[in-house]
Amino acid sequence: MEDDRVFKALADPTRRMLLDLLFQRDGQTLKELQVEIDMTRFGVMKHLRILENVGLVVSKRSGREKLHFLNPVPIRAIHDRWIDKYSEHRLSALGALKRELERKG
Amino acid sequence: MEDDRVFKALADPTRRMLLDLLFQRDGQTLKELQVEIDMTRFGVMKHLRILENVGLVVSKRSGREKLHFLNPVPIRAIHDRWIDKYSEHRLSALGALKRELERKG
DNA sequence: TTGACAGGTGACCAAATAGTCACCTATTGA
DNA sequence: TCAATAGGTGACTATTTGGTCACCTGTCAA
Repeated sequence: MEDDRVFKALADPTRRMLLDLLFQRDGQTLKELQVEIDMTRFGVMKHLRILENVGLVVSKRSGREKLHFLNPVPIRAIHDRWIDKYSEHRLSALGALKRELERKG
Repeated sequence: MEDDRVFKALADPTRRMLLDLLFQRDGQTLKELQVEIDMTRFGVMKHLRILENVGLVVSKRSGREKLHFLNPVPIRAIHDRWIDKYSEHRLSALGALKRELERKG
């Protein structure tokens, strides 16, 4: 299977944190991301490359820096695999309710 | 993190196949699921238990049988983590990434 | 122009994981 | 009743995977 690698990529907590960081602010460099994570540069780089190989992150070189961007397309594909149009309606309402309750504390 | 186990559960191809089988037809027993998968009963059982522990599958005993059902809520949670309302709109069309990259230039 | 900086590779080790087996309990129905 | 059936547990092994290090290339600015 091809999407196997996407799920494997998402299985690691460090890689999910990288996606979270890029979700907060797109276009960060390896260095910027690394200082947020308690790990050597090499570890972070390995994780970033995995995310890039599977298409969850896309990058663009700029001089000696490399900017990273989150690509949500594979995430949406996971959603569509197990949630049909009918369930989606229910579930998005459920999510909205949950967020509402959290907002109200 | 708590959702760590959900992503770990989704990382295995056999477990995703189990979810696919339940997505096709809910309420299957271990035996029914096992004949679809080239693996011993024990392996399938282990995978099913993992899926159940993380909430991706819920089950109901019926005599000596145990019926399994797919629960899409954790899948939706993954979606909501990295896709905001605006992106969701865009993503319904394919090729969103291409446009995104062109926009970022 | 040269030293500091950002990024990159291959090898290595420790930890986590998938799959199997021997052995077990509970339910069904001829 | 009792044999077949459905499901369950703990231990074991081979493989995969995460993280680090020594070492390397390309870019920028004083």
